[in-house]
Amino acid sequence: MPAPVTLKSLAAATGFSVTTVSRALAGYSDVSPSTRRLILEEAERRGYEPNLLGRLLQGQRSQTIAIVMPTSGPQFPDPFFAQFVAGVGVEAAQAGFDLLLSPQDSSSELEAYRRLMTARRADGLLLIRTRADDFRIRYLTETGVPFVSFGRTDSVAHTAWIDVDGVAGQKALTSHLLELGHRRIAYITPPGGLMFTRFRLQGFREALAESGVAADPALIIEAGLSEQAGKDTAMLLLERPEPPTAIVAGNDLTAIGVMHAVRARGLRVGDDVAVGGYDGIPASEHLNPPLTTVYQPVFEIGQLAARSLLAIITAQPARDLPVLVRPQLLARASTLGTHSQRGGGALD
Amino acid sequence: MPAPVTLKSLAAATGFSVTTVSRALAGYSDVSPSTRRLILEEAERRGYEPNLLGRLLQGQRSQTIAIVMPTSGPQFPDPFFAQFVAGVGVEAAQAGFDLLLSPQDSSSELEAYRRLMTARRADGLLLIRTRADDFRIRYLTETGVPFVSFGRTDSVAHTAWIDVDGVAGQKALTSHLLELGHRRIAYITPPGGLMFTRFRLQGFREALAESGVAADPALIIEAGLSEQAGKDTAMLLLERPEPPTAIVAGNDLTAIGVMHAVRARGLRVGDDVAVGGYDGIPASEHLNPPLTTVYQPVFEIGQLAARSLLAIITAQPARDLPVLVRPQLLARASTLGTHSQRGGGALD
DNA sequence: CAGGTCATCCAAAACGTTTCGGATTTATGA
DNA sequence: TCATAAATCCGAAACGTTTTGGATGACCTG
Repeated sequence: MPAPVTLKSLAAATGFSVTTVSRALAGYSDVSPSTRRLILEEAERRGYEPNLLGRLLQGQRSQTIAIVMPTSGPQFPDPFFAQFVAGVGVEAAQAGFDLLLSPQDSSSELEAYRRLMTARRADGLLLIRTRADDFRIRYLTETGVPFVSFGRTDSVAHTAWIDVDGVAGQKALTSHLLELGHRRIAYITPPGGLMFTRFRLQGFREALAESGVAADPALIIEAGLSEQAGKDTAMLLLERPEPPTAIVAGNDLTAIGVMHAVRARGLRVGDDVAVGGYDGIPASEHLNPPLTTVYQPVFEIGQLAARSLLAIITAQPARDLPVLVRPQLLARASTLGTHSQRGGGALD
Repeated sequence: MPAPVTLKSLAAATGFSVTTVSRALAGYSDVSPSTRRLILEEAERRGYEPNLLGRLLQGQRSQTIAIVMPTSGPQFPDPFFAQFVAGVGVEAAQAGFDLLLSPQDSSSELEAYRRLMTARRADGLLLIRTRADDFRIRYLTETGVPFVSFGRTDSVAHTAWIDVDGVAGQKALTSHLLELGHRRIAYITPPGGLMFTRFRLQGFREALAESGVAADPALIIEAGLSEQAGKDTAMLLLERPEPPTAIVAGNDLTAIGVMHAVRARGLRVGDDVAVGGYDGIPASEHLNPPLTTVYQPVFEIGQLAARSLLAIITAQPARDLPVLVRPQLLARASTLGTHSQRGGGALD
């Protein structure tokens, strides 16, 4: 292990003080050209790299942003999260920031935030899955920690968010089904506290209202966002005397569960029962049949969230938050029917 | 922003010196029990967290492990990586370690390692996608950095690895196809330098040899691990005068591309052309038709890798590395034919 | 020649932590 | 009683950097 090259060793080698070496390298004007050249040469020759820690300790920055993932057990593999993280990571790397992942079950989540910030481990935070009354947002706002959330909230005035327009998204999907002639449309709504749940439900209702279709409360069921939850709920729906002709799931994972249930009842997805998802994960295109869903550009959202957070951290002029992104309806065979799937050409 | 709680502020509050506060919190024996209690209480009350930077600068551990992801652009969303990261994250969190993600294109990868370690950002590293001659492993071994790799290497003596038995996996899949009567089996092999490429190819060849089938070099084509690469390569294969009856892809993503190509040629996957993948990503089960693949327990591998790395970092008694995990063949409709898919019950 | 302006340099403090070596007090043993 | 050991505490240095507030001469101006 070679002795590290520090400002001190450079100072000793060149005969100048640590201060002068530091300022020469930083490009200050109170160093004579000849001195600067000498120091730069020496630094170059010995391969000097500033020690990040010294620099950070001095400036009280860690050059790191963190994402706390609310997860219990091996649950994170939701492709939705993965893409968001990827977007954030790429953007952060570009700015020379590192990305800290902190998987925490929700009970210890607040503790995780506190620890990250008081240990000055991260300069800012990214939040996902916001809630109407979100204790995390309240806490972070109170303590003045820089953060950006993917999702809105009601709990406090908070504008550093970026979100996808759930009302428009769900409305587009539901209208699509209504246009196809469906009247008994079931909606498996995501867990109550989550903010996007409310918007999507609103979109669902608005679409029905605009078509003059009465919303049947019995067709709106709350369930988790897992495949299993989708399957179980769909089973219950299909066992009814008057089963729905279309089932809209809370996300794509849930929709996969619904598709299983439909098939298990001996029905054909897309022909006998239409199924809709939400998120537009990559796999949705390759499902059997391809899933009609609402695409959210999560990777790009991750990038934008990271960029905005970095701007806030470095206290740059106000950025363009909040942002409401418009999602995109992807109509595929799970609602259009499998005849269209045979077209083949649609895949290219 | 409240004034940060530091050793100094705790010292002022309790009336002891910074040294004593530090040693009390660290559990040294030269602090009287009553003093320690007092200091601990005060630290607790004010929510003291040691500043990571100060501690690191001093030359201590960072309680962090890092994964450098070799990625160009928005490529990381490979579910395979995501699951690995999830496994690592969960295990690290349990030990009180944080996980640093550092996405880098391969050109700057070595630089990333150097930066992470000289700045002592991380106590250890996790490597993925090893190569036969892996400059990263050579560098890390030379500098004595604690690390564990997912995959073997030839470049240096290195035993801190965990890998999946690619020979056995590919052999099982190929034998499966041979048993179904296939003789013209194409193999889209992953990029050359990668270590697992060699093992899988060996498994492919061994299976053929054991069945007395001559390996046709024209049926072995090297391609990238993307969906597009799979599609392009399969197109070429299917255009030949004597097309293969089965195509084995380098991973599941590539297999999806192959399936597209097969369909684009007007052929039925599983009936006209058998398709095999590798990895066993969650989506593989829900493809159209479900994909025959070789399952690798990536999440668990991530956990084990993290556990082992933590053991190495804390210089605990030698752990049980290296480990060679046995993968599992998942035979599904993409090779068995779609008639079996109609069974329906198989889904439950 | 006195006063002022520049150009160039540097000592010291600061960030928060750990640790080395000693200092002070109290208890122990002969 | 005196020396010795043990218990408890702390000052100061160190890690590598940046920044503040001068200091030192050289040069100009009047």
